[in-house]
Amino acid sequence: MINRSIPCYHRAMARTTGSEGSRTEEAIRQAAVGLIAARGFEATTMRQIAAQVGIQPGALYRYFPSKAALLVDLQVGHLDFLLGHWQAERPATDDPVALLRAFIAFHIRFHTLRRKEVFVANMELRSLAPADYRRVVALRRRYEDILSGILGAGIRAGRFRLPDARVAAFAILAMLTGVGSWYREGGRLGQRELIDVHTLMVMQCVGLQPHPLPEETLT
Amino acid sequence: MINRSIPCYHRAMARTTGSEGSRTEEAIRQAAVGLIAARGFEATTMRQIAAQVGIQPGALYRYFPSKAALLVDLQVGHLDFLLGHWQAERPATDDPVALLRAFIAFHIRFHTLRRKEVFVANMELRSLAPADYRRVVALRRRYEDILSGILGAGIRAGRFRLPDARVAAFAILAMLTGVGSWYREGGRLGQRELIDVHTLMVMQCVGLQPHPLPEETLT
Amino acid sequence: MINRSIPCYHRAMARTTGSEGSRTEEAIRQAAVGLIAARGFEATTMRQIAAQVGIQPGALYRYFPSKAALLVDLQVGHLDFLLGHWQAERPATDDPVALLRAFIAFHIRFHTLRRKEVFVANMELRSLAPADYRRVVALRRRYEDILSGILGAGIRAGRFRLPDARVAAFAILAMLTGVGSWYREGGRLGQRELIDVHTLMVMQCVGLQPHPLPEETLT
Amino acid sequence: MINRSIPCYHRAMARTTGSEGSRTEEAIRQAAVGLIAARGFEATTMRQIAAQVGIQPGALYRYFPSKAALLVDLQVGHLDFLLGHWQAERPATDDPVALLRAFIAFHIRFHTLRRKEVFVANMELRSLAPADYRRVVALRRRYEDILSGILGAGIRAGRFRLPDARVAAFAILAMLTGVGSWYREGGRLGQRELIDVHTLMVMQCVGLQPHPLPEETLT
DNA sequence: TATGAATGAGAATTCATTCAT
DNA sequence: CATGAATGAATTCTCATTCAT
Repeated sequence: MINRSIPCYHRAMARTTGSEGSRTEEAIRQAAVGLIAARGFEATTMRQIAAQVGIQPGALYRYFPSKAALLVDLQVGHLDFLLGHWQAERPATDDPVALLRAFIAFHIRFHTLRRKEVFVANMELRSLAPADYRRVVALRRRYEDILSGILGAGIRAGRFRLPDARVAAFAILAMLTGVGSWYREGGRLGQRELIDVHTLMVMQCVGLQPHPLPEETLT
Repeated sequence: MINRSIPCYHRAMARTTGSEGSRTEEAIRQAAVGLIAARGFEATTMRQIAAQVGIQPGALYRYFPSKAALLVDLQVGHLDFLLGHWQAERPATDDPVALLRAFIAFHIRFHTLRRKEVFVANMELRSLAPADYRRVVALRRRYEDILSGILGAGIRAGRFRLPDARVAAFAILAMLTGVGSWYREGGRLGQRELIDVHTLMVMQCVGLQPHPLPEETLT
Repeated sequence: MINRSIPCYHRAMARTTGSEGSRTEEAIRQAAVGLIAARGFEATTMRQIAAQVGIQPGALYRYFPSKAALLVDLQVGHLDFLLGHWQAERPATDDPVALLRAFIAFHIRFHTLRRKEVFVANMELRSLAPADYRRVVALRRRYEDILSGILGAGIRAGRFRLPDARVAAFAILAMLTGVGSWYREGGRLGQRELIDVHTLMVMQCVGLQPHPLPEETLT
Repeated sequence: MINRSIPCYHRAMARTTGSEGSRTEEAIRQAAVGLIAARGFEATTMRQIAAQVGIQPGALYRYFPSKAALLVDLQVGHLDFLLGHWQAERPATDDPVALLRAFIAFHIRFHTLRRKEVFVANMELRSLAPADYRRVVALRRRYEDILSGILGAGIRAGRFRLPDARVAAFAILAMLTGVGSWYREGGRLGQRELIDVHTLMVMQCVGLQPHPLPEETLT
């Protein structure tokens, strides 16, 4: 069906080699993610997407075999994007504190930059057919595992004081992801401040002092 | 237009005195909240709701003038319920720590007990017409203000170490509300454990030690 | 889905007991059979059927869950009709010659009276989904078996001179059914003449003399 | 409009001399006849035909100006083929019995060999535009006239006992053509047996004894 | 109070066809 | 000679809603 397993940031490079009409494909994705984030998947019509792109509704089907496939493409694309970038950007360290700090900044950065994609990937899981649901949830799980891995390592290393790495990962992800739902570009707080504030809160949350205590005191 | 201004917990009392056919009204609400939570508002049809209740679609319009009004009823009803119960149950103290502890327990209790209502009230804001949106958001704001009030008082009292009460309120609400999205009755953790785990995490998050340090050390 | 297993000729009687709107159901069948016979199933649109009935296209779906189900209804209905009437009208004899004579008259009578139904039942098998196809073909098979049963009995009784009852049944059915494709009411030949001509041809075809010879000469 | 007036059996000769790309034209015909026979004309799409040929849908329009023209081409081509071959192969005799025997063999041979073409030419008349319909029906009529001519001659010569040559021609054509609808290559009966069985049945049908009686007895 | 029939607008999707390249 | 992108109209089907009974 859709031969995109290559996340968007690769596609960007490939676009030059692609023929003229793959610009349309990307325009469709952009239009779709904007509309779906604003109105919801069910409330968004193929007509609206086509109108935004400036083509006829039927032309969408040259690029995506169905509305459902378009949604899957957006969700998988976003998660691939997230996972790929984290792989590329994560610091080359094993220190849980440094990793957690990097993860917080990474997550907030992408969840404010790509707010619409995040919204679609988080809110429209129930619009997926079972097979697609499993596929997307598996990718989400991999992302969650990054954080719970960090937290677990920190707990075992005695750096974090948390009773359950998995629950804590959910809680922190929910907290950080929530930012995207009220953050507006040019609002009271800039991205830098957001990251700082949330880094402080998460660091406290995991039981780490801003000026880390000697480890023995935590045990 | 919508013939309900009485929140659910009042309705519960009224139901005993209520006449024969208003049992149908409550059944509609139950069916609607279940279906909308599972499939989303746009994806839920009046026919499905009617079928679940065991009546014909047309009969729904005896109780709710439109599908949109039914949604508003559910959301307003839920928020009235939350606000009303907090008013009734909040501890009669000014101590921010005690209040926060109570709020955490209250929030998680209601967000696991009434998962479907919460889901509908949180996810379907965008399905509301502008006027209804404002009405519902105003109620949500009042609930958020409870938490940010507690946090602000705690900050001013030097009990919490947080740079921004409002952002912290959003963050903590997001964290606590997230529980409802993965909690399953009879899962690994019971409601009691959930509350304990999240109380610990939130308490750490706001900069309070589990065994609170003397206040002067926090300044 | 469609609760009609009762063939049309029963339905006619039942219509009085049915509610008002079952007149619509029958009108839809009539309109559909006429249009499908004239243009083919694929070339007939639900719009056209609805227009002929005088309702909106959507209203068709109160009576038939899909266009495909409507086709199945027509085909099964027709075959039930044929089989039911043959059961009711077949002469109470074992004589193959008398039975064949009755069958010819019966078949031509119904295939000129109900030309459109026959057309639909014969030409639109390929428009059926596999399960429906099997169901309809099984009914057709039962009708074919009536004729091949008669022919087989006649062959065994030494009255018919035919090398293969099954092939002969197909051949004779094709011959008799063909009448419906060119017969026009009020044409050169009336129904009576048609029956006479085809009775003669079939009787010759099965190897029977118009004035039957003593059986021993046939052996 | 349609750039083919040369029937297939001429085309076959021309194909050797024909240029490179007209192989594509024949491939289109083959693909089309297969698909249309299987699914019906309306249910067959230009995309399916193109896919089967291995070209893009737009390329079909280099060869056939429209879907309708493609159908006409197939039907006219088939009937030209039939008529041409009968002209070429018919025995050089005036004896109605010999001619009928030859016709039966000829018809069954071509209706089993070219089953798909026959199907398309017989079933898709109603998909034709009026002008094309008349053209195709005129050709069919010429083929029918061959048989009714033979039968009429046989009746006048006292060899056949039939009340109406035209009706008999329809009946026999229907019978013989029906073979194609159930015949499967490699089935219980081979082509030879089919011809024998049907020759016997038709001969009886026209009132001729397998071992022809002296003509005077028939008058 | 509820039903059952119907409406009318709009949904996703398909398809023959065109045309610049 | 063929492609790939696009069109525009039509198709099946759905759904909130109305209303006579």
